[in-house]
Amino acid sequence: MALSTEQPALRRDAARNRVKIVAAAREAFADHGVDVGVDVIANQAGVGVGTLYRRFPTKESLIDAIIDELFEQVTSLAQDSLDAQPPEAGFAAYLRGVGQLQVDHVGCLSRLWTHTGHAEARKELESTVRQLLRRAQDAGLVRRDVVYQDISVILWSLRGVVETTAPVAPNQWQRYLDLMLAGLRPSDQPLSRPALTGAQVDRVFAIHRHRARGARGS
Amino acid sequence: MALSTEQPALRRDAARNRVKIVAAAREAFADHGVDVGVDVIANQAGVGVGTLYRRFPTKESLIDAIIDELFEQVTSLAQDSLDAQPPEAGFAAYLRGVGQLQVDHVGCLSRLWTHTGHAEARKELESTVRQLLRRAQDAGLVRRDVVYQDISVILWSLRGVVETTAPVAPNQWQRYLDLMLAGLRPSDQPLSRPALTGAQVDRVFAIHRHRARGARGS
Amino acid sequence: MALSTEQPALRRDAARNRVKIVAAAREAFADHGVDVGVDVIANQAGVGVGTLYRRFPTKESLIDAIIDELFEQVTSLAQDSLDAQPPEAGFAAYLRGVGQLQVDHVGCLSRLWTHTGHAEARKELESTVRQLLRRAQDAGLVRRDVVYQDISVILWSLRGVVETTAPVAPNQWQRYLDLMLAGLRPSDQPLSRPALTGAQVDRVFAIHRHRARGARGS
Amino acid sequence: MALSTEQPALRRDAARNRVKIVAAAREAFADHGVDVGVDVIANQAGVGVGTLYRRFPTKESLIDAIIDELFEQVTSLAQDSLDAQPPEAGFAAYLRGVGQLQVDHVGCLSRLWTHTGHAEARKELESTVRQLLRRAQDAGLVRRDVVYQDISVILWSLRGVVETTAPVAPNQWQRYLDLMLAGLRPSDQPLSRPALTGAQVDRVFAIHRHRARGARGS
DNA sequence: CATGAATGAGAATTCATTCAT
DNA sequence: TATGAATGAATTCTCATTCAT
Repeated sequence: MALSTEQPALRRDAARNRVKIVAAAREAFADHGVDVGVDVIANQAGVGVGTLYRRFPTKESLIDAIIDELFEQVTSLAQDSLDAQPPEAGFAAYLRGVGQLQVDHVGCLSRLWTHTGHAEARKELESTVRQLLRRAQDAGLVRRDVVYQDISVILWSLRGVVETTAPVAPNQWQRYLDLMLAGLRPSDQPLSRPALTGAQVDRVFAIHRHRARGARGS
Repeated sequence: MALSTEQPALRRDAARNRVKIVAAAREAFADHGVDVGVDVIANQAGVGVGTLYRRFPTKESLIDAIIDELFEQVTSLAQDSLDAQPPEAGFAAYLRGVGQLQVDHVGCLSRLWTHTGHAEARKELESTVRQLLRRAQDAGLVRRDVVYQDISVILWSLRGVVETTAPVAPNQWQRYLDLMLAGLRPSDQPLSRPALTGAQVDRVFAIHRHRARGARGS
Repeated sequence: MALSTEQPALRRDAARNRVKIVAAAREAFADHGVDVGVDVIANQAGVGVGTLYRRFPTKESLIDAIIDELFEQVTSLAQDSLDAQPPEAGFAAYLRGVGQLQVDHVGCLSRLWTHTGHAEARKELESTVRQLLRRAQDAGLVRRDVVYQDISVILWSLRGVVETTAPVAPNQWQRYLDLMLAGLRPSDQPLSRPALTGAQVDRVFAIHRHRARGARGS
Repeated sequence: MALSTEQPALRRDAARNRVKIVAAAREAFADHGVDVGVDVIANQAGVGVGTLYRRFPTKESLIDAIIDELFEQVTSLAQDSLDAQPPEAGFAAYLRGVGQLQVDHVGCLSRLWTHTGHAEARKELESTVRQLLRRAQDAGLVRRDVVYQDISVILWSLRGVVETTAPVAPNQWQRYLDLMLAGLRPSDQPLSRPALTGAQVDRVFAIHRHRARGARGS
């Protein structure tokens, strides 16, 4: 299920290197932001830049790998949340889980929304999360006019909190999420705007992906 | 009180250029992120890079100028919100106003939290916002255990939404803010974590400021 | 005789500006080297750069003007030295005078040897200095195998001393010149190398002039 | 003892490049002055600018490296001159050696006096040269009132000659030095000025070092 | 295959010179 | 005419990527 299994048959040490590099990159991104030099990452991983580039043809692809990993973790998390007891707790568990995953990936979260690939995996995730959401709505924990796209928006807001506070207060996002979950409770005050459409979310991804690829002014 | 009056006595055309440059920078940052080349900004403004550098000795100082301006707008907004009718509406008005200001400054919002300067102006803003918050709490619109620092966190979350959705759906943040405001309503569910302290907020600023200044990996 | 008389008929204040600029440039060069920005010079002169450029079409031409002036002073000095009493003292007087002039022009001395113009004025100077030299030789103060070109070399060496020591010890060149004059006294130790030829001196001028004009690597 | 051994362990080709770069820089400086672009130097060395910057983190450090090398050569030269036969010849041998070294480094000689580092190496050189001077004085070749600082001044004058004449007549400095050595012979004519003090020499270094580091007019 | 040296396009910044006010 | 704002080519330096060892 992980990327590594998609590679033909990576030699043992090569695989070890791959893991070391991804871990080093995550750390380096967290410490210095996505703009760290690849040499810093390679250093941290204890390999030469050449080795890094053998495993990842571009810096971008390394970031993608991290995001892939993160995406898989999010997917697993969603699946696992389906098993939560009581069932309606799955929704909050999912959001909290994503919060923690974001903390573990500060520095490259911006690229999460960059990730248009994995069309079907994404569909799968969506359907899982929709289930979580529905259960929470059925249990009266979440208002009915909240839709799947709103969850994306909430995760983006969560990112804003995590990226800003993580280095100083790595748990602050939890207090924030408490407030947000409270805000999702049923209410008779209607929301002033319609939700994003799925197509709009796709365009968000597309735009950010495009910008991530060195789109300098033209 | 605005920046423009702090400059000795800019010639008419020079002043016009200054404005053009700031506007172009804001636009360019929104379109391509803070990493756009200064040449792009200068182009957009219809001036040569030299002109840009005559007005702003470094790219950083240009960003600072934009942030200064934004900070002043936020401050004015807070003041104006004090006059809202009914008084308890000022709090939401302030948050909504900041949302709009963030939309107008996408691309360089990260630097807003970078802005440790203006110590006293910041104190003033804080005291104004504390008033807005208290009124909302007194009117029963906001739970009592919410403190000033939480407002900062909320604005950071808002940034997450704005930076992600603005190019596609420039109003989506309003729906998000509806939810957040609902979440601030009084509730008997206690919050799981204490709020940030003022000192922690200061450290957030310090860290991000440090990172903004070319702190590359070392 | 001075450059100013070559200009058609400079208005009074314009002429005053010209003088101020040249003086400011000399000072600025002394304080910061030839690489000072023209804006610094203009500032020092109390005029705008535009005015400077109205008077001198290029920075180079401003330097040339200073050198012109210096050259004239050297020429006058040589003439005056012919009247020294006793006549054989004229030679040393000339060298000492040039030393002082160099002190007054530190920072742009390199351009003195850049100055191929004034062919006939230069001839005249040469003939004057040859007279001074001959008198000194006739008086037994200077060895016979020293020629006019050697005087140029000595003035170049003097420049080395002046440019290095002037800011700290503006008279140190005098001690140096004492030694040099002693070295010129008649001796039976022949010199190991022939003197420069006049043509070689011309080539020295040519090369340095060429280099002064922005001859960057190619 | 040479710089090369101070580097950890340069790969063969890297070391070759380092040498090529230093040589190219020396040549480029000689041909065009210290203001040549680094691209010209890199070109001349047959490497990319990146390579140059990998070896020397700033252009200044490249110049420093050349000066370091030169300084060591001067030091060795002084040591070797102690072994000259007859012993009193060492002094002249030293001066002549420095003349040749200056010719090999035209273009960046100005930075030699910029070099305040190597405090102890400098002390050592001073003591060696003092010995050479004393021997020459004891042998009646140099007047007694000449002190160590005068040697510095003489080398600065030599620089004036070398920088001016080298491209046209690379040996002319020898004739000049003949005259200077003659001037150093014992004489009953006292010198009109006292010698520089050691402190003054230090200030000369300090000033020129300061100016070399981009001290533009202010 | 791993390494880290080499590469060079691209970034910010400067400054002699031109031009609008 | 004097001013200083505008200009942009040139300069130093960086860093993702390639390649020799």
